[in-house]
Amino acid sequence: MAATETVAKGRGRPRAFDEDEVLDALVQLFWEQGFEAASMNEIVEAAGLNKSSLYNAFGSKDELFFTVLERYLDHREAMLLASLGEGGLDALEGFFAMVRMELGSEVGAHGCLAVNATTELGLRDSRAAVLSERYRTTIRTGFRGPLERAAEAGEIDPALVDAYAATLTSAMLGLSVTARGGASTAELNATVDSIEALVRSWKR
Amino acid sequence: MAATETVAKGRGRPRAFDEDEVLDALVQLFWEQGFEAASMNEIVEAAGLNKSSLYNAFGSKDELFFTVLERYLDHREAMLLASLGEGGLDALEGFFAMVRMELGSEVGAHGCLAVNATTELGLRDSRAAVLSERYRTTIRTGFRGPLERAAEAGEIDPALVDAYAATLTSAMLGLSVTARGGASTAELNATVDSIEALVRSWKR
DNA sequence: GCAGTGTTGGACCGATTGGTCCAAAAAGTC
DNA sequence: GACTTTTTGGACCAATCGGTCCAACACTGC
Repeated sequence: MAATETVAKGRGRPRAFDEDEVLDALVQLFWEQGFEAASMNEIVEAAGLNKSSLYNAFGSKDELFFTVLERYLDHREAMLLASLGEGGLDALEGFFAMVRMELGSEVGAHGCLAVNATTELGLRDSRAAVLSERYRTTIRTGFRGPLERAAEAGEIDPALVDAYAATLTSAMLGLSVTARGGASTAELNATVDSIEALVRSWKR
Repeated sequence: MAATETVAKGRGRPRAFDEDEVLDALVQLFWEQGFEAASMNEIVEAAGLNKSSLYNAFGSKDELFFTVLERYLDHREAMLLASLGEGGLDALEGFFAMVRMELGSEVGAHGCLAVNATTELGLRDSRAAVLSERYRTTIRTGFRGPLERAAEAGEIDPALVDAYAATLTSAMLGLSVTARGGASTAELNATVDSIEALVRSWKR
C-alpha cells in the first residue's frame, strides 16, 4: 500500500511521469500556498504535466491534496521519530537539534504542512481532522519513548511522563505556528532554548 | 483610535448599520471559514448589507479581513490578560479554567482566529505576520506577570521565568491547533490537565 | 427648497475557478 | 497489423471569483 499501485506492467499507453516525484513537487506548492490559495493552474504547472493526466491519476483537487498531505506526513513522522532515537532524556537533545536546524533552513518559515492543513481544513473536512489526530498522536507517543526510558532510569518523575509528552506535543505544534508567523531565527531559537531548558529542569 | 472614526455627525446620507456589529458578525464568518474560503457573497450576506456599503466602509476583502482580525485580537488579548489576574502561580489556575471553558464551548472547535490567520496568511502577507507577532508577545508577556510574581514570592526558580513563559506560549498556540483539528473534549481537557500538572511541578 | 455630500441597491464586469470531454498517441495482446 | 487499453494534450465549460459603477436616495447646511 505504497502510493497507489506499483508498476503493474500497464496495458495501454505508459505514464510519462513518476507519481511520487509529482507528489513531492506538489508538497512544496501546497506547503507554501495552502490548499485554497493554490490554483489548479499553478498545480498543473508545478506538477509539470497537464490537467487530464493529473485528474486521471489523482482525482479532484481535494483528493490530490490529501494524497499529498499523507505523503508529507509519512516523511515527516518518520523523520521526527528517527531523530528521537533510542536514549532517555538526552535523546531529546538530538531531537531539538534537528528542530533547530529545520527552523533555520529555508523551508523553516513554511511551518508544518500538517499544522497548516489542520487550521485551514480541520473544521470543514473530516479527512483533515483524521490526519491531524494521527500527527498529534505520533508526536506524543514519539516523545513518550525517551521520557519513559528516562523515568525508568530514574532521571525524571514517572508520574509526569504523560504530562510531559502532551505538553511537548502542544509546544511543537505551537512552534510551527510561530515559524509560519514570520518569527525571526532569534525568536525561534530562543523558544527552542526555553523548551530545552524546561526539559533539563525535569531532571531530579 | 477605536474602530475607525466615531460618529462624526455625518454630512450626507447616514449609515444604516453599526460598524462594530458588522465586524463582529464577520469575525464569526472568518473564524469558521478562513480568509480564502469565505467568499464575498457570503461576507455580504453575513454582514447583512450590500457590497457597495461594505467596500465603501472597509475597502477590499484583504483590508476587511485584517480589520476584522484586529478587532478579534483586541477582544481576545483583553480577555486573556484579564483572566491572568494579579496573583502568582495560582493566577494561572484561573487562566486555565477559562481556557478549559472556552475549549468546551461551541466555538472551541474553531480554534483561534489569530492562529488560523497566521498559518493561512503568515507567509504571504506581512500584515498577518505583524499581528501574529503581536499576539505571541502579548501572551508571553501576559504569562510573565504571574511567573515573575511567583518567582519573587519564592514559589519558582527565577532563572526559568522566561523559559516557562515561552513554553506556555507555544503550548497555547498548539492547543488552538489541536482544537481546530477536531480533538475531542477529552483530549483537549487532558492536554490542559498536562500543562497544569507541569506548572504545578514548577513549585519548589 | 436647493446645493452639497455621503450611502445604498443592484446591475454589471472581466478574470479565474475547478473540472470535463474527446480525439490523437503509445503501448500490449493476439 | 488489427484491436484493446490507457495516457496525453488542450480546447472548452458553467459557475463563481473579487470588484466597479452609477442612479436613486437621505441627510445637513444654507
